[in-house]
Amino acid sequence: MLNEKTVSHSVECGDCPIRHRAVCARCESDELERLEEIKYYRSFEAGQTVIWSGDRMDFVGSVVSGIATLTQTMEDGRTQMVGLLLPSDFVGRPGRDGSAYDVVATTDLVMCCFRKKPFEAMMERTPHIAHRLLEMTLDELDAAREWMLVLGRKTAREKIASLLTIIARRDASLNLRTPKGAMVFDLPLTREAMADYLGLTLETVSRQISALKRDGVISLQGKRHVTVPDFARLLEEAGDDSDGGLLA
Amino acid sequence: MLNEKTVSHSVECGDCPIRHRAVCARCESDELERLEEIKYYRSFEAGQTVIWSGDRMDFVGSVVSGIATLTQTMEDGRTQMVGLLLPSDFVGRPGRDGSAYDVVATTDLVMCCFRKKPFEAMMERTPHIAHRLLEMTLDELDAAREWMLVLGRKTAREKIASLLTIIARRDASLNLRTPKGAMVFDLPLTREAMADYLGLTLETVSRQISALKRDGVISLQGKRHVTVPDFARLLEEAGDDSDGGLLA
DNA sequence: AAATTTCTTTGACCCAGATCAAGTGCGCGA
DNA sequence: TCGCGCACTTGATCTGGGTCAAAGAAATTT
Repeated sequence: MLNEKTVSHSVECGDCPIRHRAVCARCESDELERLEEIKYYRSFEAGQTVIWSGDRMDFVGSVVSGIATLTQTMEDGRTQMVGLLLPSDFVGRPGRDGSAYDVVATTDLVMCCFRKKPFEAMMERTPHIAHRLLEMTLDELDAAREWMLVLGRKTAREKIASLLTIIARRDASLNLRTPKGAMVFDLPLTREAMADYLGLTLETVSRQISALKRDGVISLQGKRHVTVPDFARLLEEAGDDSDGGLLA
Repeated sequence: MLNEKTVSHSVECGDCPIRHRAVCARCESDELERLEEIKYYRSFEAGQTVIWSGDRMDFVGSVVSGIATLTQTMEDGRTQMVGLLLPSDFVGRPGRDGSAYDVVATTDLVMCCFRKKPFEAMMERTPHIAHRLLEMTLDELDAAREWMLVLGRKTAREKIASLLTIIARRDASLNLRTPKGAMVFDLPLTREAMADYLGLTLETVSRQISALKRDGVISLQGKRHVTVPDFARLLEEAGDDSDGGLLA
């Protein structure tokens, strides 16, 4: 595989940027030590495919930095993104050999990996890991269902606004800020990737972004750097109810 | 709540029709005994709402018989179904107080319920339950992602064919048959519910069903009873690749 | 059995978003 | 510095599925 690197210099779990959000979030220091023994890092460059759908997948892991996408493709080439993997998100499924989706790095990407067998064994012995993985999977399921509403019932404009709110929110939570008032962030996706996420064509994505810009909902510096002057306004455009949150 | 019944006569877990597929599938007989102590049954009539989105939910449970739907609704009334709950499917989320979705019985429904607190406590002590729940949640996540492709990229005709495929498959697996050749089953959903599942209008659903009938892909006895003379043909119409299955 | 309601079908027309087709502008290697 | 390629924008036109409207068919009530 072109340009992939297995980084050998060990990074301490204690210093890990995703320590408190990833699958290891609940682990005690002794559990962390055992994880540390079986973990290894892999890096991918923007555009590289991490795994192809159907391929054998002998590891699982967490996104440490960068962004990856999960996509499904039909024989005639129609593609739908089914997951957007941001730092701390988990990749792979314990108990299954192959990947059900294409996993692609859309930016430079660093993953913290575990060979599947040892990880599965560790999971058996470590309820903290199994429990955290269940929690994360339930969260992903909620996110997928939220996305089903977007795909099935929202207009193109609402879809774009919805995607922007998600990226803004996740960006804010990564930087420990609350999403409100003015926000600034980078779009980690091309227009085409956005289209694949939203079930649109890239032309429609481009037109709707231009429209949101024209209407003052967002402004752009370059093609990718977005300023949202009023986050509540963006939420309205997304068609979400004002609070937008599930109860704890 | 109108007409809901809490059935008191105890049904033995050993005789339960969903014994080998539900959240309790992996339990040993001693674990089953302890579950038996905290379980209770609830029945709902077709059309009844089990819980409203946002409502406090103090139980979790499994569908024993009948069918329920999970739906999300926007303020202006647009609704999207995000889950179709068939026998053995799990309802509710450990670790969350409220329901994120409306849960509605679309046929007469029997559920096997556990109060949330005791169930959560039991989960801590019983890895078999936690493990099975993780497995089921991962399956649901895969199903949700499959559905995202349907919603985002398939045509109306493909959407209908996809839904028929799913119902046929789950019906077959419930009756321990292999989905192939000729199949006969009942549609457990109204045209409107199908539309809500597929992100279509009920008129479009009706027209596409008529078209599939006209083209000999299916035939109908009454409005709800479907015969599929050639399952492979239906799969083709759904746009799925022929095998349609994920690797184990 | 007639009346009411609920579910479904079908027709006529319209529009949001797809498709087809030029361009624009920026970054990068030669 | 030029020119090539890629990501993006914008315009013109087309169309699948939505909307609006009417009416049949089943089930339920009176």
